[in-house]
Amino acid sequence: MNEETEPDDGGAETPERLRRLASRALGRAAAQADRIITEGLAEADAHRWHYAVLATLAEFGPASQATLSRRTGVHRSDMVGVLNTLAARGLVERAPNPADRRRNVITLTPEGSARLADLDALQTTLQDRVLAPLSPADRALLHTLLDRLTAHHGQAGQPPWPA
Amino acid sequence: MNEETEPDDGGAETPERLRRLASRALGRAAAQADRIITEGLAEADAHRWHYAVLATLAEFGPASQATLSRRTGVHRSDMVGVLNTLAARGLVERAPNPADRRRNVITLTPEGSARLADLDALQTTLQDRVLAPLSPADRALLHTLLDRLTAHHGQAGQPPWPA
DNA sequence: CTCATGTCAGAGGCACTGAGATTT
DNA sequence: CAAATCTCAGTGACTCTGACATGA
Repeated sequence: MNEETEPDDGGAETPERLRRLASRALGRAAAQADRIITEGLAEADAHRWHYAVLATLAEFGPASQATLSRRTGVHRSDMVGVLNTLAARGLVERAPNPADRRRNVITLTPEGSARLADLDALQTTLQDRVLAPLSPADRALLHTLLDRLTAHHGQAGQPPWPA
Repeated sequence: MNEETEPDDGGAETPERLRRLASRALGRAAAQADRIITEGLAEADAHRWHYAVLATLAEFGPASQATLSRRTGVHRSDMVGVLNTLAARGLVERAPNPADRRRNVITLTPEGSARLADLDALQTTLQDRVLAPLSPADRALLHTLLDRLTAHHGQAGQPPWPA
């Protein structure tokens, strides 16, 4: 069962059984990517959720908080705080919807649009850092493989993740 | 900037900018894999960390908690609780190390070995479920791409993740 | 009545920090 | 002295639940 020569301590090699796990390879890669992105955005005083919301508003136009939540994957409950800070910085505007007074209409301000442009550039840098060891072809390959995974499991059971 | 036809609400399509992010594709795939593994192990009353520790003991033999921590990626602080439950179930034995009385010697019991065999079979099922939409060749491809990512960033800054 | 929305308060799981006691 | 080990208490980020009031 364990024909090893180390009765107690030794190095920090990873067991084969763990190295074989696809979930582990995925989790580690994702965790490292997440760190790069989170720390990179933090240096620009930004957050993954902020980028997600700004990008969504830019591409689909004004929307309610619930719709933003569905489009970004940010939970309804957390969207409140995200929009609080974005609105406090003047990057979005939160106005009541006269047609349906339960809803707010969230609109991207010119400042928000400018901010998004900055964050777009930053994201390009950061994503490039994440994928640094891969060729363009390998990057595309990885992306499609990952998308096939999430598409399959996404059948039933919607995904989180706004990053 | 946003020439959209929806003044307020609409579907839940994902913006292009977000779909392009490699970190997002990674994070979503990893999150879904994590759920499958966590829930699958939970049905067998197990945990990712338990499997990691049992597998490490089986492959490298008895070791101290600190060494187990390095080999599995489970944090030293959390290793205490993991070993508490494993020991309470008789799957490992925790004995003081006479040669270095700071350390414990953690040993896999026969029951632990049997339990590991069960969990190995379960892991095979679960990993297969995670990778369901991919052919064997694509699975290997994905795995090597992910390993290249973590190996590159793993240069400086060791990874967590015991799953 | 039912359903969606915005808001809040908080739980639960996880990685991690900090510190203390012991021993090398 | 410094450094490693084991342990515990607790923090912080994140996802998600549950509830409530408002209104369609």
